Amino acid sequence: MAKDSRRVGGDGLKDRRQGLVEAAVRSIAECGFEGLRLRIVAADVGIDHSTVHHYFATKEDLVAAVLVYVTDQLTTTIPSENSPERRLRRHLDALAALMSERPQLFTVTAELDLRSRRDDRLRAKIELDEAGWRSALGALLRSGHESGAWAPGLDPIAGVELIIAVVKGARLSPSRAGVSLTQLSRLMIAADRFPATNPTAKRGD
Amino acid sequence: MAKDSRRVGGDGLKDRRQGLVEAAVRSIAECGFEGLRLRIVAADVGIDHSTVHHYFATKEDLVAAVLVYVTDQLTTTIPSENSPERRLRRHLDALAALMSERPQLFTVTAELDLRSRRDDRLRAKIELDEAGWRSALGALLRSGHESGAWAPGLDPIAGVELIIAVVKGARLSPSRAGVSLTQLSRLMIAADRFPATNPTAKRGD
Amino acid sequence: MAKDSRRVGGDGLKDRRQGLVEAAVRSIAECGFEGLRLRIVAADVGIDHSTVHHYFATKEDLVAAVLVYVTDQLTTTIPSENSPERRLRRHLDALAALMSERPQLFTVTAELDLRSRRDDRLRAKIELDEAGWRSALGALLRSGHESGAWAPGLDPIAGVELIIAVVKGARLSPSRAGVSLTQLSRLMIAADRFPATNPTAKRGD
Amino acid sequence: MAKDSRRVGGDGLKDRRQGLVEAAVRSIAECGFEGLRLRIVAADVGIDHSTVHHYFATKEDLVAAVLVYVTDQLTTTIPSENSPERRLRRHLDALAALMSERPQLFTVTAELDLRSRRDDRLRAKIELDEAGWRSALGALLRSGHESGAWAPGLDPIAGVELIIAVVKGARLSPSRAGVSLTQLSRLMIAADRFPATNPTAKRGD
DNA sequence: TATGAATGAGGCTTCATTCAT
DNA sequence: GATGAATGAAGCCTCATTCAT
Repeated sequence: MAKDSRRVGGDGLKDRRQGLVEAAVRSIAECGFEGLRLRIVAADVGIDHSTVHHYFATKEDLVAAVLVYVTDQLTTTIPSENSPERRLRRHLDALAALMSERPQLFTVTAELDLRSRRDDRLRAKIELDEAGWRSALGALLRSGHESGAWAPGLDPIAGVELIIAVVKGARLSPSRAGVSLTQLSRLMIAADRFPATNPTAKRGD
Repeated sequence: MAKDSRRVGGDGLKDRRQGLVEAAVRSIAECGFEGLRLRIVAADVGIDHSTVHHYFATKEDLVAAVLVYVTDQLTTTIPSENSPERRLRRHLDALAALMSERPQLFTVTAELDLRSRRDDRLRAKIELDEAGWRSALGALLRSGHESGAWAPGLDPIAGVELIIAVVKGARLSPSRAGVSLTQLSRLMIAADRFPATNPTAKRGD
Repeated sequence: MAKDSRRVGGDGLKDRRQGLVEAAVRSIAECGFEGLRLRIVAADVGIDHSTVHHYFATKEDLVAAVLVYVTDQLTTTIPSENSPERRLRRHLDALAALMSERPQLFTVTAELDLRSRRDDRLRAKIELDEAGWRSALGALLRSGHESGAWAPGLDPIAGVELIIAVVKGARLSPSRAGVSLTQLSRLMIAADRFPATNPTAKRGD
Repeated sequence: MAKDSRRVGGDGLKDRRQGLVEAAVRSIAECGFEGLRLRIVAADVGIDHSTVHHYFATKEDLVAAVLVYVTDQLTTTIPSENSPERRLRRHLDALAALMSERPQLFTVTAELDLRSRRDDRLRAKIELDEAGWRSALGALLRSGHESGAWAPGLDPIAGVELIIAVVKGARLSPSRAGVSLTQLSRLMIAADRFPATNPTAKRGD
């Protein structure tokens, strides 16, 4: 639950930096940007709060590192093999799994999204990341469109926005995220392409 | 654009209170809770910052009033007449319209959602509101379920969560909210119940 | 020694502001800009250090007010009546008197001079003030030049710079300032225009 | 412009120490004591800031070394040959030349002068140096006094203070220092001892 | 000698809040 | 109700200094 990730081999040199970023993620997840305090982050990794400035000149720099970290952790490559409907389900399932495993990452993303409204640089970076996701989703939906993988009424362009909206909305309540995302893939995929098992099951094949 | 409607009785005493709440809404929409400052709110309505405390004993009280205000403005009763599919579309269309007309209200809601994670009282209130919405949506989806209004695969319970997720996600980018919500209703409503021509659809195949 | 100046009638409203400026002058005189601390200035007038910001938004603003105050206190109009040589002596005598009465003012001026090298705005203001002084001195020296008031070899333009240099140098050691300035006027004024009394006396007429 | 001369023995070990002192001089000249930072000084010579403490245990020690350096560089022996008036002119000309060649040295001196008001040890050292200068000037003026080298009205004792004041004042604006110092020697030296044509005089009447 | 990590004191500033008028 | 003055806690950041390597 804490320190939720990779110990680098040998307690390496810049572990401290990593540790600070991870502590900041925890802190943001728990208290929001509103409650992000360098002192607390520092205490979390066990150093004096002024030492934080040894690694990050400014608080904003730490936040920038948090963005990079979170983005890095969340970048899920959409699988390229298989049929479009399968790839979509895999993608959404993977996201749902991540949400339940590491909900803090998504909370922080939501905070960043909101903060990006007032921070131009942040917005630029986030939009860049989102553009990548958007185009990947676009390609997927278009390919499925050609092969008749989708439910009638699914528009490839609008579908992208729908997926993004669901993910962004679902991340706020991880406990229900799986349900929403599963339901979404159900509705997007053509009935005859969808495995005919238990309607509420998460993984049907 | 500002001071949106809702005159209380006769330009009365409580207008100032209202004004403060609305100014706070603007401020939160623009700067987040992170940047909410009583001084700025006070300046926005043209009074001294210490006078704010005559209306709201504490900053948190102002925030509470903001929640009430926003909730009040956003409470859209799901139309009760007509067929389920029509009612769903009406509801989502109404939300989309509101999002483009008064995006600040939704931004503030998103901020409140995030903040409610750290504020128990806030969470309680928000969950109460959401419970009402959830049950209304549940009733709607169940009724449509019985009458075969929905697309195959739509689960009434999961569908509620999906709708909520989409709305919560869509409110972050008002310019795309319409697209997402329209796409959602398309996918939820059974193909044969959906009007053949849809003036708001971007791409009809 | 402290509070060296005019009590405004009735302990007026913005006495506090004045008091802060005067405390800052004392502090700068004693500790230099290097040692100027808002906390100390605040303590000197008996208020909390954060209250200083009620009067001066920023430390720099306080320094700006100090400049204005010092400049105001130091602006000595060169007497316009009498002969040029008498006016010069009066001016230098007045400066010498001020230096011994209120040495802090001059110390602060010296600090400001030095600081103006790194602060463009400060330099601009100081140069403006100095330009006024310089031109007044120029007019005085030119008029004496025509009437043969000065010692041979005195150049009106260079003489201005010499006077300024002496004043700036003398202010650093108030105890010797009188001697330097008297000697200066002696050397500048033609021998036959200078009263034939005791050569080291400060005031010979 | 930087690294002004004075190689210690064979590029030796102490070069680093020298370099630090010179960097400190530059830094003080540019930013004042107010802005003197060990980190910047260290960066200027290309070493880590904590390494500075291997050469100077404390910041104050570095400042002390700066004083020694500056004093050393500025100690100009008053020429002992020639007539008093010539020696005076040589001395003042040499100072003027130094001011235009290495203005930083004089800026630092001015800073030190101001700082010496709050630092007893510093003041003691500076007063010692000044005492040497003062007595040398005193001897010079007395000798000229006997030989009738000076303008009427020049008092040997007061003259010393005048010279010191001019030098201290002139060093603040190197571009005008030459003018002031030349004018000073003109006024101090008896008219019949002053060369009829003076190549450096701006205006010869 | 040189470094990088760490510290702790202290500085300026912000801000909600209180109080007297 | 309204104001301005005042407070005190807290935040970010700076910097000289120390220490282990």
